Amino acid sequence: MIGLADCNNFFVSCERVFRPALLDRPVMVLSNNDGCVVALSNEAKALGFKRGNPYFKIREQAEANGVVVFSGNHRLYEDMSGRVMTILRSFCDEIEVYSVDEAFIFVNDTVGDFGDFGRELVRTVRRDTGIPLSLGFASTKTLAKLASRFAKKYPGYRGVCVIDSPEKARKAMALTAIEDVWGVGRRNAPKLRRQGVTTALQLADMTEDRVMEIFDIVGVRMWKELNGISCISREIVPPQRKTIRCSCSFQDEIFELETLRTAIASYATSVGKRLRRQGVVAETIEVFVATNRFSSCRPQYFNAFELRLDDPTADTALLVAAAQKALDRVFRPGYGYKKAGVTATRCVAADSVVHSLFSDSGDIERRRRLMAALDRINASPANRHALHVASMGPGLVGLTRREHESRLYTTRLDEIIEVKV
DNA sequence: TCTGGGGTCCTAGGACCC
DNA sequence: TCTGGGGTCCTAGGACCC
Repeated sequence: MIGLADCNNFFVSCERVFRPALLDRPVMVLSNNDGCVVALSNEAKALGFKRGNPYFKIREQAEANGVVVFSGNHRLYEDMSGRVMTILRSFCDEIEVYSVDEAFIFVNDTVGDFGDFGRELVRTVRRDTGIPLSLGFASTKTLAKLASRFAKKYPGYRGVCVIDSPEKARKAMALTAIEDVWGVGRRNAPKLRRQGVTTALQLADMTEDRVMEIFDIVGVRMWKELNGISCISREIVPPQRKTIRCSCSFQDEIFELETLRTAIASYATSVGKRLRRQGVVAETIEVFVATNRFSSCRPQYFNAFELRLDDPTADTALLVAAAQKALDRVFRPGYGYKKAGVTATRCVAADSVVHSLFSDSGDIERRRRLMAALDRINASPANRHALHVASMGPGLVGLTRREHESRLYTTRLDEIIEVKV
């Protein structure tokens, strides 16, 4: 049996842990730049708000309905996620962290009744972190996903739904709309509906050849999973990242190259830090800039340039310098830039790199130690940017909007929760 | 005024090799 | 006049996920 643990309305739940008065209130969390709605409480969903709504379009209606709004506080969510995962790990043989709010869990049969085991797990996570969890058990990942949806949707399950027979699987699939199947996306759902396939069960009952005709190999895999044949493997050890990107929309359009440079330096810095944390180096680095794609009256421009580094690296100074070079290749004066980003493409394990014949190995080692020192100094949340490249300037401060920011309750001592008694 | 960010996988087609 | 067969690698674009 495979379990899927899924935190309910995760970002909203994180905010509620520290603002318990919001437990039955409509709450929303916004994307970067306070742009779109990315998470909603059930109360906010009931009011008709949806994930992806541009905030400026619904702002008035949200205020009129007393919706409490937060700018995304992802450092808080990451920390809360870690706490949840720690508990899952303590209960299970192995877990596969699938996203910030989801993990596949693997337990052996000695746990006895999966329902009892699951409810104990849900209770513990709720008690120790404040986060509500939905848990689904089934024979494949796709069916476990489906089970967790039931656990979330129907309170009668008390957080845990177990699919442990073909009959239960068929019943659950008959009640699941085709677009709710993991792997059937926005594009394929209408295609299937046109073929008369409207439920997961109808998809499962097709022949393999027919699935291959409509879909492709990906569809066949999904079809097998629905029929109880497991073909999506466990990934207990997180696979090495192949690309690492940092990009961000700006509050106002940016016209000056020098302002873009500070943003690009910030992104490259953040990419470098993440490369080092994952023990990888980048062979190439890509920079893109884009105008506001929603503006129909202004001239549009998008461009990206990928630059091969002399030597694969995770060195912030080298990445920043390379990113600036790439920026020079794509920047055109006269446009108002709304978005830009830096991607480390072609990442490879740092210890497997073959350096160029002409590179100075002593210098590489010195720079590696320099970065290690920089990371140590910047490690504490209070010193995050204590040591940084000068071209970052003030970084992204002032370039992006965050009007509803909550505190870093769990990682900064001067922002911890205050209790009045 | 105001519209997110970060990933993966698969496929078709072109370049190139012998 | 006649113009092969069999491979690999890479990339861009499209689909999906959270």
